[in-house]
Amino acid sequence: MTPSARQPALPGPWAEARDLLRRRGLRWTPQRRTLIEVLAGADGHVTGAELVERCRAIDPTTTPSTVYRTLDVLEAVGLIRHGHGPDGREEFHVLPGGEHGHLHCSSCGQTWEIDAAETRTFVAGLRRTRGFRADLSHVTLVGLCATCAAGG
Amino acid sequence: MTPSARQPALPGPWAEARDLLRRRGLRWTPQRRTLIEVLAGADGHVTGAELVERCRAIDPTTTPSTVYRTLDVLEAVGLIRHGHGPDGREEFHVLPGGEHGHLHCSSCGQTWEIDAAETRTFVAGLRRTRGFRADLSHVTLVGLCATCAAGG
DNA sequence: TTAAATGCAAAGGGTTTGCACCGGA
DNA sequence: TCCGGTGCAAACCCTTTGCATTTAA
Repeated sequence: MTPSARQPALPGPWAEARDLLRRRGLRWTPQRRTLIEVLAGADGHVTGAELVERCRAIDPTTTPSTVYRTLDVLEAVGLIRHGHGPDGREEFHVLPGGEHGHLHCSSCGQTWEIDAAETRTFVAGLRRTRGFRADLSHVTLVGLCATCAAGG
Repeated sequence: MTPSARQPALPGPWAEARDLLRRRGLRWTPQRRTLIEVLAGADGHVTGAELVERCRAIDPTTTPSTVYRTLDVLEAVGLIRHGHGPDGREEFHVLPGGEHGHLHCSSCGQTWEIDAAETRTFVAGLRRTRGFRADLSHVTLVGLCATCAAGG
């Protein structure tokens, strides 16, 4: 029997992570498994530092360098993607799960998701007038939410 | 005669910087003058580190702490504003000069400006549907430019 | 006179790197 | 066996902070 018997089920698209890596000649290690477990449990966007911390909660021996290097690998194979939060910090989010962008209120600090439908017209316009293919999921749009704008 | 005789003309809106600061009980110093000179000559968006470097070109004794502290002050009084570049780094841009956003091609690294007219419909839509007042000038939109998308 | 601003030097924080060792396939 | 991965520790880079000193008003 293969070692798969030792692998508790990984949720969703992550089940394939292991095989995807191997197919590319890359390796499946305990450290990578930990990170993928954390990523699978992350709801949206997480910074590298947060991921390091969460990995440590599972495996206290986790080191930052391994996490950051693995994030690079996972992004290279297309499993995750990075963008930038309202403060410009790097954030990672899981694919596919639907391309979506973020709105961040600079007053109250809350964040909302916006889906592709809401940005489609704008993105299509940029493409038509400039040929530019914008990826709105890469950045977090900043502004004022309804409550704060109302003077909350 | 006032010391204004020693002040070579500052271009554009910067001519008022000195008085604006003084009106708020803040001071007009040689260091601030240098930074404002640099900002006035900056075409668009510059990082703090770049500003430090450019100030040093004018005055080699420039220290980072003074530059960063002055940037905070200038932003507080509304003379400049900061946003985030494609790599998430803080960038400063001069006001007013027209609100505008940026497009950055992740392939070739070039950056273009987009003016308010191009984002108006999108921004208005977010406001209508969510009450969210987006400030598209705060972030740099990332994607692929026409040339790179064409396989350049 | 006096509070604002500066300069220095050191800390800070997240991320990256070099290198020897380890271990998955 | 062999190359990819890991861990450690130090380096990095930009930015921030504390504190004594200077200086604009």
